[in-house]
Amino acid sequence: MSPGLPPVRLPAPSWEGSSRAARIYRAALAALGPSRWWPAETPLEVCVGAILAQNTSWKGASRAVENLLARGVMDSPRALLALPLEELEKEIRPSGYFRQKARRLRIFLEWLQGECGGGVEGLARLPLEEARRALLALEGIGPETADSILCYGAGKLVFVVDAYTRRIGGRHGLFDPKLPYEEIRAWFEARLPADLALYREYHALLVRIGAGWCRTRPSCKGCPLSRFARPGLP
DNA sequence: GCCCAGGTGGGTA
DNA sequence: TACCCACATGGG
Repeated sequence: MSPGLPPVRLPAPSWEGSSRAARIYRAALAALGPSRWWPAETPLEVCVGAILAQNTSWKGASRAVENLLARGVMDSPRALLALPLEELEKEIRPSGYFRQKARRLRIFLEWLQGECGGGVEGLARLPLEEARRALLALEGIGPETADSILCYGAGKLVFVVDAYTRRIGGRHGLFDPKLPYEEIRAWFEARLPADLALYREYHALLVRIGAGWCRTRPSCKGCPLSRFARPGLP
């Protein structure tokens, strides 16, 4: 484990609040159990996974990360960058958009190596807003990817908003799902206690529910949050 | 076969 | 601002 960074997986905290957000958290946690996300062993693995997971199933992204681990290039940005582009593309093919993602991955790794002292620890030493601005300035890093890297990789207190967060939050009457990314992020950050483990666990639970019920099952039948659902919402 | 996935960037009006 | 489209593989 890299020094100076919180573990990639933290235990799920309890949240005693009486708000709708808190009750939904408790219901999801009670039904599914702790997530201990992100599903990665190292901060670098989180970053690579976050880029490879863009607009694809986690399964494909995970297979791509496994390929890189098997090649023994996940120890450092330097090791990954030493892999020839064609080889990198070949290994990450299962995650889709493999040419685009190979290029974006390299842009990020070169920045990490050049500007951050070679690793995620350097990124974590930057103040949150500065780190976020720098990430967003990189080609291929949008708000969700940046926040996944910051929250799960660098241990920054940022709530990650993704398609499931938006869909579930809208469906259960938390906020308007058409709100801009930043406003949904602010919605959570204004309501959740300032606890990194809670930020991570909440997001992870929403993803697990989204992937488990919103997508793969035709109805909300059996969803741990069905009693919170508001009728008529998409 | 067809649709969509834990997005992002670029183009157009 | 609000839509469109490209990017690519894999699973339901």
